[in-house]
Amino acid sequence: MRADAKKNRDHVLAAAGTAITEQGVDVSLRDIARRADVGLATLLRHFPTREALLEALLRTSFDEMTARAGELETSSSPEDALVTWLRDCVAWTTEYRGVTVLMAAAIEDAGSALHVSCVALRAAGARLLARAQAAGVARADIDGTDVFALVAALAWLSDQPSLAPRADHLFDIVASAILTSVASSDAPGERRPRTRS
Amino acid sequence: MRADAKKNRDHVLAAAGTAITEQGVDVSLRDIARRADVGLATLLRHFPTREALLEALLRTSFDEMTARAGELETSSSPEDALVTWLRDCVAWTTEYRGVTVLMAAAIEDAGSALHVSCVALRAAGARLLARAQAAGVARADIDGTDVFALVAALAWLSDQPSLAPRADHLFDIVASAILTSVASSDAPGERRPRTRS
DNA sequence: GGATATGCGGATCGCTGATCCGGTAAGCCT
DNA sequence: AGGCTTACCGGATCAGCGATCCGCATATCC
Repeated sequence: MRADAKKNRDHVLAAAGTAITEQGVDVSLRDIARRADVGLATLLRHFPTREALLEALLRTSFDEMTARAGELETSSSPEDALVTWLRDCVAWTTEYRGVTVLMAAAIEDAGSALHVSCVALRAAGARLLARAQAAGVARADIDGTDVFALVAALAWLSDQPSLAPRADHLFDIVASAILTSVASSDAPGERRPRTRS
Repeated sequence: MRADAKKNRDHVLAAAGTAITEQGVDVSLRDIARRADVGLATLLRHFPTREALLEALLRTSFDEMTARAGELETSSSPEDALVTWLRDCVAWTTEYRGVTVLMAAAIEDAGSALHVSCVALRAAGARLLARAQAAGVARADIDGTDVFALVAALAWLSDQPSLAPRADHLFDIVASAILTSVASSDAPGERRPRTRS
């Protein structure tokens, strides 16, 4: 890649980062190009679609979330690992308002630039879930895609300004549904594992 | 209102109904106007915003959902009434792909045309929830807005093509989190009500 | 039947993402 | 060092969006 091309590419990525943080993923590509002191055509040549731009911007974060799942798998109890990771996932998406719907679309559109990252994320969650299920602390009738969907739904809630204040509370509620033992420390009631169906 | 004005208004509403059913709430207003054999300006005079058009189109359905909550309040057990109504709400939104995000935005934007309908819906849900809580079958640490948010999140899931097949299953999971007794008939295990915090 | 006011819709604006192509200069090779 | 090729740049343009303006047609009333 030519030196000036790389410079422009980096400028665009930096501008996209700040613009998306400020205005969400639906920000005008022209705005990003203007911030980067670059023509719109240049932006679109480097990143042919909005998703391609987001993918380049978020790949690092995606990989970090996947790696974090690996850490938690060895450093925490099956239950804490799962809940902590899910909470981190939801919290992470709030950095990029509106990214949830793109992820939901990318999870099974193999042509999307975000596809592989989303699949990797789902797989990481599925491993943590399987570990919790094997330990008997997560209900057995759900799989990685279910967890992905629930996280996506909670992340979507956090994206809605009117519902965001409830997001943490609602996370606890959904988490208590995933787990067969009590999740929050303020509800100490004993409960035996569910033997569903 | 002049006779031709009313005729056009009705044509627009009919065209909007079919167009939105086919393509979701984000369908182009020009398309709707074309289907109705009407100029775009005419559509926008009758319904100054997309929300105003949706409000006119959905008010009947909204009122039906609110009325149905009243029926269920007297005809079913507190638990069945709440769960059935929530399920109906989620199912209803699938008729209008994408309406969920508009509702979430309208719930606290008093200027939105959908505002009063959404508030009424939330109030209807809150009554059913309060009744279930009084009967000890719904956890006490949630309110009508929480339920509204959870329904919105589940409805959003149903809107995502990749996640929609899981929607029913995920509804059961979330419902089991709201209720303190077992919701689905296929999990007959006895369980005492939660005495949370 | 004529006057008036109401509703209509083509034309236009600013915005979006996408594409084209003439101009520029980076990088290689001698 | 200097010239050449080729990759890259970005202004101009296009189709589509919602919104607005205003001359024209006509429903309604007297």
